[in-house]
Order: sequence, then C-alpha cells, then structure tokens
Amino acid sequence: MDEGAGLRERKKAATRLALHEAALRLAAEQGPDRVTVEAIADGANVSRRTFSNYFSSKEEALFYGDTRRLRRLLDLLRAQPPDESPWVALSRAALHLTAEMYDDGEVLAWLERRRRLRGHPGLLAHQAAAYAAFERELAGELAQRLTDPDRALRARIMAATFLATVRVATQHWIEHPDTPMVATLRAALAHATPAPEATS
Amino acid sequence: MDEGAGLRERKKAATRLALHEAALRLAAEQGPDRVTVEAIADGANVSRRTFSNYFSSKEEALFYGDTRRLRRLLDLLRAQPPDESPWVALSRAALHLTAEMYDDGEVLAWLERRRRLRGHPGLLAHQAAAYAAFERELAGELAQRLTDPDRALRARIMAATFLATVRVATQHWIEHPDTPMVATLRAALAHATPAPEATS
DNA sequence: GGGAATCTTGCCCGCCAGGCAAGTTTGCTC
DNA sequence: GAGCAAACTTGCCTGGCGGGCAAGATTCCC
Repeated sequence: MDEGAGLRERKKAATRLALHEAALRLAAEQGPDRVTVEAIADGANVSRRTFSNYFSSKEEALFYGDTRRLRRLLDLLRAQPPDESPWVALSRAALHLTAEMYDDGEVLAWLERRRRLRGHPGLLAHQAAAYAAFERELAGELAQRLTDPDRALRARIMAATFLATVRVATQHWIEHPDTPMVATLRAALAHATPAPEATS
Repeated sequence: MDEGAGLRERKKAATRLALHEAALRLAAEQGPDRVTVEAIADGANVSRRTFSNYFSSKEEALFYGDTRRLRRLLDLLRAQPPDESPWVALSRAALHLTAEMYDDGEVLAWLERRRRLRGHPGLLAHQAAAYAAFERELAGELAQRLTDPDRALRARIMAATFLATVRVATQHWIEHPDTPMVATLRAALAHATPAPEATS
C-alpha cells in the first residue's frame, strides 16, 4: 500500500504500523495492562520517545487498525452514488469493507488476537472513544447527502448510530466467530435501519 | 436524596458528588487540561489519595453526572410496562428523565458549565466511553424484553444505538440550547427509531 | 553536493494510578 | 454508654506516562 509516496512517508507509515502490530501482539500475549509503552516501542525497534510521536497512548496504538478501517470506510462512502439513500450507502460501504478485510487474508490472525482481548471493559471504552472520534467526520459527509431542515442533527444521529452498530457487530462477531462476519454485520445493520421518518 | 441509608453511605455519596461538582466547576473555569486531580481533591476538601478511592480518573469524575443519569434511566426503563415495545419503553424512559432534570432546576448551571467544555474532542471521547460502559447493562435489560432468535445481538444493537442517540441529542442541545431539550431528544429518537424489521 | 525540512532520540519534569500501612470514623452488640 | 470490628481517609511511595526541548541523523529537493 501507499506505494506512491516518498521514502519519508513510507517509513512513517511502516513504523506506525509496526507500533500498532507490536501493541496488538504484546497486548494479546500478556494482557493489555501488563504491556508498557516501552515494551511496545522495543517491539517496533524504536525509542519510547518515538512512540509518543506516533500515538498519544497505548490504547490509541492498539486501535489504530480500527482507525484505519474507519478512514477506509469514509472513502468507500464517498465512492457511493450520491443519490443513494444515506443509510443504504453506509451499509454498502460497510459490507464492501468487510469483504476487503477477508480478501486481505490477515483476518484470521487479527481475529485470534482480538479474541484474547475480549472482555477487558477498559478496552471497550477506548474502542468506543476511537469510534466517537470519527463521528464528526462521518456526520459531515452524511450531511451532504441530506436535504432535511435539520440535517445537522440527523447527520450526527445517523453517524453515531451507524458507528455504534458497526462497533457492536464487530464485537459480537469476535465473540461468536461461527457466523461469518458479513452475515453478522448484515443482520446488525438491518436491526438498526431507521424507519423512513414517521412524521410525528 | 438517599435519605434512607446510614451515615456512612450518605457521607460517601456526598464526597463523591462534591468531587464531581468540583471537577466540573474547575474544568469549566480553567479548561479540562489545566485542572489537576489534586486541585479537584482540594476543591472537595479531601486528600488527593481519597480522590482515587472514588474515581479512577479526572474524566470519570467529570462524567459522573452522566453516569448517574444513565443509572436512573435504567430504573425508569425497568418501571415501564413489560409488554411495551422495547424502543418505545426506552424513549419514554429517556423523556421522563429529561423532564426530571428540568424539575431539578439545576439544569441551567449544568448547561452553562457543559457549554464551556464544548469542543474539547478528548472529552467527547471520554463521554462516549462512559456511555459505552453502560451498553452491556442496558442490553441485559433489553434482552428480557425481546423474544427474537438472536436477541443477544438485537439487544446490544438497540442499547448501543439508543445510547448513541441520547448522547448526540444531549450534545446537540448543549450546542443549540435555543430549542428545548425535550424537543431535541424527541426529534433525535424519532430519527433513530428502527424500522419494524424489514425481513430481508 | 549542499542547505532546508523533517524525524529520532535522550533527557527531563510534572502528573497520575494504585499498593501499603497507620490512624480515624462509623456501625453494631452488649 | 463501652468496646470491638468493619470501613474510610490519609500520607508515603513506586512505576509508568505524556509531552517540551534540543542535539544529532535522515530525507528531500534544487
């Protein structure tokens, strides 16, 4: 990926990814609390101080994967036809994304490590925070697809509920991997589909 | 409130509340980053160490109000007729709660302080985390009101989307207090109302 | 090749979470 | 009331963290 950019950019992306991978691996091995930032930095062959240049906390490093995926989701959303209903566009983008993840092939290792982190309530909170950081951005994109009088509120609601749905679906799938992920996601999105505006 | 309990319990509740108030006041006055835990403890006439006995971080103290309100919401939900549709029960409980808040009369001071904290993205993340900590509990309650084959997933989705909606509605109202809060909440809940299960 | 921009690292400071133990307050029983 | 146990507060202390700063290394671009 990112083949186009210069050496500097590629190196940065590489260390950022290395830090993320190290964080995830170590957290899965030893439990998230037993891992120090220093250990993560070592695992990526980088000084502790450099870690701080990339991430502002252990947890941010841990969920950098989610962050990247959400950014990708935004791109996929932008690629949807602009006259499509916003929720449908969101759903398509999300399903497209999970398909991509399967193509990557790395899903299995990822799933395994994520399963070991299941049930640490502190981590769930940080994950929710990571998702929440995206709400404004996503809401901005959605607002352009709405014509409502109060699009601002509607866009934020839709962004928040959609992200919550994706987050829960992923979590649920991690805990019940017997069902394929797309099926879980599809069901979750169906459950959360907003009613076509009952004009109360 | 809590008149029934013994002295010990009442004192604990009082210091916990005092710490929360101090945190909110100081954060609103000086900005959340410029406030140290020590200052909050001082503001509540308590040692720094005691702060840690009540809250595990500044942010937890800051959002203790939200936490309390969410607990109250759960009680109100339990008080709804058990044959009511889950989403309607949730909505009623939420509207009931905001009505209670207005009755309290302290909403104005609260609003003022919260407005000053608007736009600190780090805080929004922590708020999302506080709400996320409630998802499991709420989902548990909702699961009892569902008969679905996959109630587990449905309950979690509904809990997550509902909490996201309440959170966004509150935030939106803080930023646009010209509209009354119940109106904002009602609109938000209407936008997020799930469709009656399109059997895809 | 050479200067400018950028990145890495080590050093450092103030802050923070939480274990431990001594001292204090509350609850309970007689 | 007296006295004891449970629970709470506090100070002390440790390991870890976030981020400012400046010196040195690397990359970029002319």
